[in-house]
Amino acid sequence: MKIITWNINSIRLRSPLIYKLLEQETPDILCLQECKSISENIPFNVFKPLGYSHYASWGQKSYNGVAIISKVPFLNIEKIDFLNCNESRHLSVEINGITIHNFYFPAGGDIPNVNLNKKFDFKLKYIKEVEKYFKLQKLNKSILVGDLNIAPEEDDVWDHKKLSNLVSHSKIEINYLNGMKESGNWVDIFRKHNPSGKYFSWWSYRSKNWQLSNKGRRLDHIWFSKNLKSSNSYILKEVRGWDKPSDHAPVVAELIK
DNA sequence: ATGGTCGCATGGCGA
Repeated sequence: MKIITWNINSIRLRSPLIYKLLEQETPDILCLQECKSISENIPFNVFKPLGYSHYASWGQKSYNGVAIISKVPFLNIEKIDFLNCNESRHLSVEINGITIHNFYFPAGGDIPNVNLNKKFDFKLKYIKEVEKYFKLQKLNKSILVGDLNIAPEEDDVWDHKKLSNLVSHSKIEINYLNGMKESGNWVDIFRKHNPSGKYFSWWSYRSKNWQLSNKGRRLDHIWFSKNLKSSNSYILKEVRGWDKPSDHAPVVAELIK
């Protein structure tokens, strides 16, 4: 089973790119974040000719929004409003006995200080709520994907020292994320298959030449529970260079029985 | 220290 996660940054504007990705990569399941649309306005029917007849969505006007598009039917669609914040940041489904959680974590502003920056405080509290949720779950086959808005390792950013005092790579949020990962017994599947080297899944729009400057961050993740096996994981960097791209590239993982 | 670019919706806000 091939699973892809992609922060799409407007699902309506980029539905042709989604079509192209599905056509080229033929994943079984695609998890999207930052759809920026109410569910009713999302053209899911466009993907049906490619065999993607199944979808779930927790939409929101203008901001956030998560969706799942699949070839395989699924059940137990669940949307959890962590912190009761009324923001569409989580969607889970069950496929072949595996629960897939699709997340869009809060970005958290710029300054990694909860006293100076309310958005950062919200981000940390959100992570802690997610951690609590998975502690209460019984251990079954699970996959967690999405834009977690944190690049945890030194090689997950273009310059570790320069970014250490900025949100997405600060020590405090990395500790929160690692705590959540460890207490939930998750495995970072991308790093399992690519243990060393600089890898990014996001490059800012503000760079004149994103490829040349390569000031990226690995914000998008795929985690498996320890009872699932993977055969590969990689980032589709070339998609960041498509016409009218998202600022994020898709991340792929291959699951084996 | 600042500005740089997007998307949504049409004025700023969020990223």
